[in-house]
Amino acid sequence: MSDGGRQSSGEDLLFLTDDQLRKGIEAMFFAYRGFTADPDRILADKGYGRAHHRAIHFINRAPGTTVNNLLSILGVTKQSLNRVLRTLIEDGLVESRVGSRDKRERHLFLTEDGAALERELSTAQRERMRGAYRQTGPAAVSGFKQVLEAMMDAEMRRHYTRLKEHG
Amino acid sequence: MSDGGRQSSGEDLLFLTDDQLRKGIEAMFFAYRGFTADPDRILADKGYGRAHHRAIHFINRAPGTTVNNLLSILGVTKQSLNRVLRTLIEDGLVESRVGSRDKRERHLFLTEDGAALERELSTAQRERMRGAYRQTGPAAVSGFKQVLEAMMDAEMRRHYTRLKEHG
DNA sequence: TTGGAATGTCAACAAGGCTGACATAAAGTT
DNA sequence: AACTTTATGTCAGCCTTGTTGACATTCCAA
Repeated sequence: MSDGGRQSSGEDLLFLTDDQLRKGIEAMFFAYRGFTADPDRILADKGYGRAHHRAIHFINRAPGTTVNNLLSILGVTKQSLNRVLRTLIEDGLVESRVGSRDKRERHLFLTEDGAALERELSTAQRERMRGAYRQTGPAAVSGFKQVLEAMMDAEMRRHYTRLKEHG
Repeated sequence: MSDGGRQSSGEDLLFLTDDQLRKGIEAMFFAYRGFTADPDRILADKGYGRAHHRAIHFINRAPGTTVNNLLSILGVTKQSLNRVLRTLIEDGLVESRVGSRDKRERHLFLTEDGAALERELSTAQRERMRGAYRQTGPAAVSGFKQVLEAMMDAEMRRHYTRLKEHG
């Protein structure tokens, strides 16, 4: 079994002990709670949930994206996404336009109101992230992203790198 | 707004741009999916969910923990936890012992079967984590943990560091 | 003895996953 | 032209896991 190009001889492999891995697992669990806490509070006030946040986030990131693409990014069923999307469209936060080339497709856009909520949510989430980044510095942040990317499933990594580069 | 109040005071603060923060946010989102994917598959086969996994994990980490302590770690209501705990006790994975000092308290332990499931789940999750750690190396892992810890809410960080040191 | 803490339980409800079935329109294929 | 596939929407129903509120029990502590 290859070791990912790293030399195990003499190198310090203590970071791979079960105990170290366990700490990383618990760190992910507790940190994810913090990660979602601020948007969750904002959403709860408005009668939305995390599912709405996710839809809004990715529609903002890729305006005009199709329902199918969103489905593949979010990894849920169309019924589940549709329920969320329907409320967002009814509430005037998202606009669904029939495709011009392929009229079966719906292209999704945030309205002004939708964009405003997106900014509110992403600002809150970003501020926590900014605090963590500032406390730990660029080297830690680089490691943070590397490990997260390595943890992803292949398909999610595809979506991630696509969005990352599209930036 | 688009640039988050960055000061260009000679130091390289490019890692604090909104764009970099956004990448971190998306990395957390996609990575968390990978993080839970393997245990989720195992649990689905057995008719359990993530809530059962969380309970099992922390009972294993701190055998004899009380319901109240678990409540505070998991951040859910007692009714919600109780439902999960009840099925685990009925299925013989968890044992609940009335406290000897304070008989109001229940102390929670994994049975042999519970410990076996815990091992199955944590092995799967650890192997993914090990893969990510190996690919990225000790420096990246150190940064990963630092940033995650900085992202936590104060109370969650308390639980995290307590568990971390307890070894 | 009384108040409060720890726990359990019952009921009801909501969000947001899921499956399955079915409808429609548009596009692609034969 | 007929048929199949694709993209989407929708209805119905189920599950897990979260919530709140009300109430009972046990038992420590002042």
